[in-house]
Amino acid sequence: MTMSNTGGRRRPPTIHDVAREAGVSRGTVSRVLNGGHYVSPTAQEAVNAAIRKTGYVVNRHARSLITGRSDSIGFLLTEPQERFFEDPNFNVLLSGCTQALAAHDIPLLLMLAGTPDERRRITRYITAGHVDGVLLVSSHSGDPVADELREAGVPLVQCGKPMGLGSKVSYVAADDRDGARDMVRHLLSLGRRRIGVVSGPLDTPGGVDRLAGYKEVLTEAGVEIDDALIVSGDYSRASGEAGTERLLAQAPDMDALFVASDLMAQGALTALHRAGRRVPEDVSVGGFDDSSAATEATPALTTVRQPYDRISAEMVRLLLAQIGGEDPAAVILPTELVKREST
Amino acid sequence: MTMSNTGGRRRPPTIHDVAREAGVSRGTVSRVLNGGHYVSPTAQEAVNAAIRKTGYVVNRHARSLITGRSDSIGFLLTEPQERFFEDPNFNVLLSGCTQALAAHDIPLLLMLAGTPDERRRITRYITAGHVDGVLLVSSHSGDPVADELREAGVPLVQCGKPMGLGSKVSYVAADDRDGARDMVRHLLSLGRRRIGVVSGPLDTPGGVDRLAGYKEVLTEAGVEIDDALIVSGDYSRASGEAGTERLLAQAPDMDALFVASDLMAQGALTALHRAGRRVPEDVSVGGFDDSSAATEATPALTTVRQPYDRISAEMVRLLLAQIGGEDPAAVILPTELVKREST
DNA sequence: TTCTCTACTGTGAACGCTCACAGAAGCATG
DNA sequence: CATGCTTCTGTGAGCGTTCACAGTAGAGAA
Repeated sequence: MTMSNTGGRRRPPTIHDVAREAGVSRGTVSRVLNGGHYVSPTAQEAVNAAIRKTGYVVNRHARSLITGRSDSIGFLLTEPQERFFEDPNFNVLLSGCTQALAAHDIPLLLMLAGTPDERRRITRYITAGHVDGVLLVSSHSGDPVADELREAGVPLVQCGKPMGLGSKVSYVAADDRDGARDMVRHLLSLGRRRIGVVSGPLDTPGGVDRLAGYKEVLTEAGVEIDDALIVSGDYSRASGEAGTERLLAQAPDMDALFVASDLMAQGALTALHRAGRRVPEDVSVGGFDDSSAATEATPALTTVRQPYDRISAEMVRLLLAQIGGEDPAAVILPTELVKREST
Repeated sequence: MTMSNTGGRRRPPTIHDVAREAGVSRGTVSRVLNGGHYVSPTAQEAVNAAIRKTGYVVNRHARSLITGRSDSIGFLLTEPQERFFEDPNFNVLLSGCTQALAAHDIPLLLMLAGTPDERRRITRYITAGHVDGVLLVSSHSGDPVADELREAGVPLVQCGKPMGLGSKVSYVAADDRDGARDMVRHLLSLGRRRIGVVSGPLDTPGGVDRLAGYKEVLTEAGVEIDDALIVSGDYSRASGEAGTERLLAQAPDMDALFVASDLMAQGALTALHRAGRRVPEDVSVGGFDDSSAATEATPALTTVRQPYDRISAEMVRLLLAQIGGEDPAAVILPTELVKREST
């Protein structure tokens, strides 16, 4: 004789079953489920007992069908996962968002849309209403997925300033330009005048702004801007190393280096070390992000701290506001110069 | 004058709207949506045109409510994300699962449940029917979340052999024991007799089995098993380095080393290098996984290849079968010895 | 007493879809 | 001509909730 009720999933209990068990109506159970206002303590108690007894779990499809909400948020990655997973900043940002949403008891779903095929599938999934809104971290500019979602009316908040400056897009970003200014001023204050820069990709606003801040401060200080001191990378370690080598060749008299990300700065340190330059004695090096890469580097990096905790909190706040019907908004957060051993 | 229809999301078109637009009934539209069987080419055409015109996207809540399916699968991480994200094997596995599911047009949702709070939230989310099944990669044994989900009747397939040997659990794993045997035999064939081992955590079946394979082959070959040659780590790079240092202190005459993961093997290489031992001249080193860490190491690691592509494909196959009503099943896949420079 | 107010409870309708069924039309078969 | 079979189409019911509304009971005020 075989007990075969484990394989075939038996019908889960509904709100009806709970109501019957508790001796109340559907409405009362529903009220208990949704905050318990206008429910007598007796009924409250009975319903809770019935829920425990039956093992009832609300059917979210039914709920969503009528409320129009899904009470979940998607975190969308529109580029290959590896690019994000190996980035320490990303992990901090993701944890921050998860935590901020936890305060509202909203689960976060990570959606990977690295290939065109996946992008199509996930876009359909989102527009079909499976999440109430989307957090997007797209390092590159004008993301087509973002545009499509916005067009479909899906609330969306981006991390980092998007390229196309439509006023209808919500985003949260650190003040790249100001952070770069602080760093370059700091390098100037150390007496350095031949300051090189490995910028970020120049098709992203972040890359452009950090470079702009660099140029601005030099101009203010009356230091000549020398194109031989400017190269750009793609935020990867390897590109920081390559870029620095190029700079050393073009401008051997470089006495300071502003690198637009900590990961690239690690590469820069490697290149400088190999070239026999001491850091910070011969060359002062400044990074950007204040990621774990900054403290792990030898010597520890002076860098520009991006307030990832606040960025994630703001992203969630903006998204929930947008879901609540408010208009998209942009938030720029201040950065902070963190001085360590490399300058 | 403000055009304010972008902020307030207008009611999305329903199947009704499409039907009216196409001049057919709801039923016909539904049939087109679900494969188009028993629909005349004329109607088919008209419906597709209407869908394009109205911008209709099926409301998945409504569909799921009646079908009981959600047509999506969750990939659950019950430990802190970082542990997975930095693991190259994990990325291969995840990509493999995404791809295997893509063939069925099923989106994959990554769910992070690293904290108890998150675990509760996500469990509720899953049991409420938001995904049809769950893929779980839990490096440690008897996962409480897994048990809870199984109890709730959620189809679930685990990657790696779970500790409690309930026959009701589905899993896919590589043949750890056999892989370890192959590696140790290989080391013996090189004439090595003082073979050390940095095992995996001994509270996981994988860790236990690899160590068992090691002991088994030595016993067969009549080589004494020396406890001074055995330490265990946690699969991290750092633990491989520390473990190897311990071994070098305990058994300075060690002439080969079997490390239970490539990442740990990288650490082992570092420790050996620092101790002035040449690899493979003084000490032959074998890893496990054949991850990207193996080829990136210097010298390139001889290792035991785990067939991650097949593992992910099997996980998806088992899960879909289980969703289709079949019983849980276990699949053990063969490993393969990959010889490189380190032995 | 009667009226009003508050606290609580039950009921039908609706959300947007799929499914089972009934029926129509076309064609071949008896 | 009836009968059956296949292909196609429309219709009503129902999935499990929430929501608006109507209604009840009890307390306090007039």
